[in-house]
Amino acid sequence: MRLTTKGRFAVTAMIDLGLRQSGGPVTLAAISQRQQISLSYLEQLFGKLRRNELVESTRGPGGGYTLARKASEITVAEIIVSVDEPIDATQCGGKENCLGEGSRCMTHDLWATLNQRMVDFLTSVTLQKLVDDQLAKGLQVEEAPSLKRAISAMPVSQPIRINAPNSVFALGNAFSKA
Amino acid sequence: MRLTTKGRFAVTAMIDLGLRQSGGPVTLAAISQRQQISLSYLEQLFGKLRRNELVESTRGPGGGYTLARKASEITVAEIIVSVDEPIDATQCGGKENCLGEGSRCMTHDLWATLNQRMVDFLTSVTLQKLVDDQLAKGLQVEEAPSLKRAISAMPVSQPIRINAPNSVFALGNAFSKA
DNA sequence: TATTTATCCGAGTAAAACAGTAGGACGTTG
DNA sequence: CAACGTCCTACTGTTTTACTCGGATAAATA
Repeated sequence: MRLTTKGRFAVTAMIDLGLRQSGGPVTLAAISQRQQISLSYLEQLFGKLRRNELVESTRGPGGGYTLARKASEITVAEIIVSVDEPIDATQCGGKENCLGEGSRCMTHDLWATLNQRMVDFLTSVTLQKLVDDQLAKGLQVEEAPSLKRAISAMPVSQPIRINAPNSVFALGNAFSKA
Repeated sequence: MRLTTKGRFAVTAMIDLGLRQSGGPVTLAAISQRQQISLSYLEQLFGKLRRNELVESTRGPGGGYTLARKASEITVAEIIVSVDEPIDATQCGGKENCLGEGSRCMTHDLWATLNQRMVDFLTSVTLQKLVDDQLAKGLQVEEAPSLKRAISAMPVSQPIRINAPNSVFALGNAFSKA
């Protein structure tokens, strides 16, 4: 589980998608404008999200992306894992740092446990919750211009469960000094 | 809160120090040999640990480092924060990504909460616990050659609280794909 | 069928961070 | 003063990050 701005952008874009897909497929160009993320970069991210079956794509005019599942069944952990490459076996997988000597790898369990805690937390947060948080904050979702294709993509509207924001932090980002 | 091998090395070195400081100051050269971390790199790390008042140094022959406090009063979080630079204000501190518009920074609370969870966890783990884990694993601490200076540094021996290892993970490292 | 819209896909790239080195100054002990 | 060991700054190679670029493919519309 790695944490980079790539993962943050992916989550942000998925929230945007979750907020607006009721109007049919959402184009990356639109997300790019709203979230200030470059189109090319979004294409890269959504390629991974699609291969990991978190979103589905529709090509051609009126096309775009939709969620492959209900937002309540997509977790933040899945999104992050999708866009961040594995790079496995680099250091502790059995090579140099962590082999059986007993002397090495005194911190293995520590990092493994921390990693699991992070995964558990991010698994406990669904995309639906993040979408609800935005709606609760009073975010306005302007209607997209109606397209014929949007009609066939019309979902059964889901009940909106309003949650209070997770917590309120003044400032500071998730990755800088605590 | 950033997680790099720098932080891992620092924790590993601190465990080594915690295991052996009863024999007086421990030299970085010795830690370097045992833990396979380059001396220069350790010097860099311990400079930061000292400035953050986690260790104390004694110069000259027979010198080295000792913990500035009891191991039970040093947390892993402190160690990691000490060696990882702040890089604050880069993305969410108020500049481009997170400003008040409402539209941006939809993920702010998410990352802030995750960060807090990580800090909470790493704060809950003391250096003493990691040292105890190693002793419980049957690690042998060979006696250092006795030096006169070691006598004055002789600590009151603390009761050893044996804990079970945190958990057992087969493999994988804390930062790769979950 | 031509055009427009949009997703797909791989290669390439500038900048930053990471991990570690090099070289020496300083203070302590014997 | 010589050996030891910390202290300190600067430098460097490699990897990762965060993108861009150029074009291919597919669908809808005219």
